Amino acid sequence: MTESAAHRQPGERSVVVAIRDAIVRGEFVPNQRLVEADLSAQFGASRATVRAALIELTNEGLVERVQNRGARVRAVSLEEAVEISEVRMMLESLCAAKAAERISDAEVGELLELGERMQQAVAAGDVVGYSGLNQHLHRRVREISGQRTAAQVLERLRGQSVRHQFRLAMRPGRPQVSLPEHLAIIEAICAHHPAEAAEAARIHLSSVIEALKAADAEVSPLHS
Amino acid sequence: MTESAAHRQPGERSVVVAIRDAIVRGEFVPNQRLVEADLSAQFGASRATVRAALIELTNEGLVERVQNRGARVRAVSLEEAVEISEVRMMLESLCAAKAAERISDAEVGELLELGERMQQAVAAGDVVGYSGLNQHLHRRVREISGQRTAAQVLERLRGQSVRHQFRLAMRPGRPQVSLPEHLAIIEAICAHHPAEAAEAARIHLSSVIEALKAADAEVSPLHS
DNA sequence: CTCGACAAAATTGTCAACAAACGGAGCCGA
DNA sequence: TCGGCTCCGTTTGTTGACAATTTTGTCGAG
Repeated sequence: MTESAAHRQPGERSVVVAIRDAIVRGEFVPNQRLVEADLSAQFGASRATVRAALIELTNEGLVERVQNRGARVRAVSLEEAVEISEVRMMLESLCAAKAAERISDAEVGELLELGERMQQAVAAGDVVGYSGLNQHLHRRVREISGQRTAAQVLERLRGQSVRHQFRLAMRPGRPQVSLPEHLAIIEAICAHHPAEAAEAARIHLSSVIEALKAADAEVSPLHS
Repeated sequence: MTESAAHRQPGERSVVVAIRDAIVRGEFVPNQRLVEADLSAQFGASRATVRAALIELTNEGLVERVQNRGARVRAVSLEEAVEISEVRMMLESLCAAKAAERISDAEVGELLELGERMQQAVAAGDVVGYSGLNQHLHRRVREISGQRTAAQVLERLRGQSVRHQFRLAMRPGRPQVSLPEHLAIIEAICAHHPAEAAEAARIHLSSVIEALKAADAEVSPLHS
């Protein structure tokens, strides 16, 4: 019954981002029921607006809706998280290659500085800061690639797997593993080497997939 | 003013498929305005239902919606069609590889028979029949791969580029080019060779991209 | 004749209320 | 005690009407 954010001017479209944020930030946990009337009260919007938002979020893969039974926060299984990472592996390698072809000198400087900051964050043990830079890097690479279709798909998938991503970032030693992979991607892109950039992205996502499986095995050592 | 399909009991979800079919079948042409009240009358559903359908189709990339300005059929440019094909190149190669790993003996027979039928269709000059078998093959490969995330993304992208796909299939000589590429994919998958299957899919989609550009260059030789 | 402002029409966004469907509690009978 | 049934509360699906916004059409001034 947290009435924390109940005083806003809903307007229209902000309800979507509000609910999406609540899900991504973990305020709404997986499998939690999303009753239209409740959300309507929480966000001060009409039920029709909430309904429209839920439909939109359903197509984004964040909520699940079944006929006459309401909506709930979709829980992505480990298997799905791996699938998502496999798709990301293909598309991020595509974007990395394209980015290596199209990157400008100014953007080269930007990416190199980003790499510096990531190194500093890891050295300082700033896990959440590194996680943020991580996302920033991936997003920037997508933008530089100019492949808007791939970027759109990747953005959608990121929303779905953010919970697993977060759990991964919290694993001790994980930053030390992923940092050199990220630096390799940056280096290849900045050097205008598409093939190497794609390969670096592939390696990175392969590492993510392995870490996902390992993290799950640790949480549930014997799943029966 | 075609009141062709006005006698139905849509009720709820069928409105989405009705509008989607109308768009992909070409009944609604690109950039055509989609007024909620009109659709409401055409399909015998309430405006709220139509509205929900439009929101859903927006996330599928079939319609474009802007604040207080209504919805219209999204027109995918050549550039976007190429982008979509690039994404498909990555994801279909992933699915092809996975399918090569997981395919069962029964499915091997199914795919081989599909290949036979495609050869017959091309030999008989049955363009539309070949086009249908074409889509069937791609869909079946996605299903066999078991990669539901990639399959979902591919299905969405197919809806967006169906118009360009169709234009391509109509180009004289195109079936003769794509047939061996499809047969190569089938062969590699049935032989349980993931790497070769992925490569065959890549080659095929590269060919599609080239054909797209060529078709556009022919339609608008000098675009100014 | 063109440009700007104003008014009217059309269209979307929002809201509240009604009807239908699902889930569960409680009851009845075996 | 257990199985099935009915009734009731809750939640969604749908409808209609109202408000806000954009677009279009018109008129007058320069």
